[in-house]
Amino acid sequence: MEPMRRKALVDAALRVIGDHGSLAVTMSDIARQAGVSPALAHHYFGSKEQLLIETIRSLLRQLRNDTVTALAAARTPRARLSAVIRVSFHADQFAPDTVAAWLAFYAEAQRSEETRRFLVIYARRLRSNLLADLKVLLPADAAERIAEGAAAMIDGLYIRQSLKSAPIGIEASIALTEDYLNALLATASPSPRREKERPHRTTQGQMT
Amino acid sequence: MEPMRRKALVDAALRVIGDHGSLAVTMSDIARQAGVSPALAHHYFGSKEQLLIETIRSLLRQLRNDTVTALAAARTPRARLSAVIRVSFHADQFAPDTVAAWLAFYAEAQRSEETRRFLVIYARRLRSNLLADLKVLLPADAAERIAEGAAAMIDGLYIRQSLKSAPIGIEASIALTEDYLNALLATASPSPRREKERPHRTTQGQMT
DNA sequence: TTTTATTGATTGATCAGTCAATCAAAAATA
DNA sequence: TATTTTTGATTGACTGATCAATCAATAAAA
Repeated sequence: MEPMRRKALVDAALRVIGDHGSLAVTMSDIARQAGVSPALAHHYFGSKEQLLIETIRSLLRQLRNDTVTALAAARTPRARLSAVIRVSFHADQFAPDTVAAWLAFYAEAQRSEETRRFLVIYARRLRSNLLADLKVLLPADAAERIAEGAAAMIDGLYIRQSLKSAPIGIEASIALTEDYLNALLATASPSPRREKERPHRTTQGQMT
Repeated sequence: MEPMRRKALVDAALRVIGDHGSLAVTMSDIARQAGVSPALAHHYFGSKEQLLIETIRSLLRQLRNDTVTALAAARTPRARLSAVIRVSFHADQFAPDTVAAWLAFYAEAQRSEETRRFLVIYARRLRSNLLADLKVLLPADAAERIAEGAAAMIDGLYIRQSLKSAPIGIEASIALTEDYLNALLATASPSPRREKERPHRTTQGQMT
């Protein structure tokens, strides 16, 4: 029972948070959504905070899994960059509820040290995934700046989605980020060591 | 007394929200910060929600004033673009408390229709300010895409600031956004009607 | 005197978290 | 197999704390 209930409660929390657009949801709401009593939620998680932390952990795990899968299918550095972008705007991630949940956790990170840790991990992974492939195509300093810029643009498009005014679609968001990458690759790579694509992986591992 | 108290309470709310990193602050906290009793805060604002709305309104007014000032000093379309960027990352706006407050309001917008309205106004102004000058330099469709991208990058850099991990500084944030603009202006402007700068204002008004 | 500013005390609602009691399934024992 | 014991799952009822909002009373100013 325990693993099933835990999963059900975490999923319920995600749905309720996304729906309500805030972490200020009650244990009762979550428990009701999961079809159990509030007392049971406390029984398994000890506290609301703990349940919330498991929830963000699950969000992060999902994103990582998707990223690993997408990266595995990409053959060139440039293709891997596109894969990272595509995963960020994948329908699952871009669903209004999910966007709202991420946003709520961003806000929560201002107060909860543990929540902040998870978001920092997310930010680092995104940056690192971009950087690993950019470094193959560009000098290190340019690669770092562009990784930073692309990560910011992804987050920005994501956040703006939450306002739901003039909603930029998935495809348009991807195109905008790709444009950025293309334009800056063109600008910044007048003299990388090798202009040719190198389909071989670098020796350094890649954070996922 | 009334105008003074109202201002003191709004300022106090901003500080408390920024400090606490969330809108889940009590009227008591805000009133204490302003040096009055909680009852007085209710007396002047009627409800917590109203005080919060006045608070975001004040944040938005400040940003607009700064933008108007900066735009007035800029002489060319390109300079006005830089002015818009600079204002977004101006020290006042980029202060951790202010960033935290904006983030908290973003999250609140998921639930409060009125808060959302204000943020949509912000998003539209930013987009419109960028678009007005980009349209002078580029064909309309390219201008629109780039305005969207630049706005997203600004918001993204801003949000990422809130995590305070590997904090990108003001200067670096400006540089990153300028790089984006330069790269895309170069890429997208092979054939605008006039390549030359036109220091004259267009006839269309510019939202501020 | 009338109006405005201000507050302490109180109320009513909401919630996280606790706990003792029930129920059911599995394990141990006869 | 039949019976008892143990263990885990589950909940309703309750508690204590927190907070927005109210209001009647006071002080000060006009």
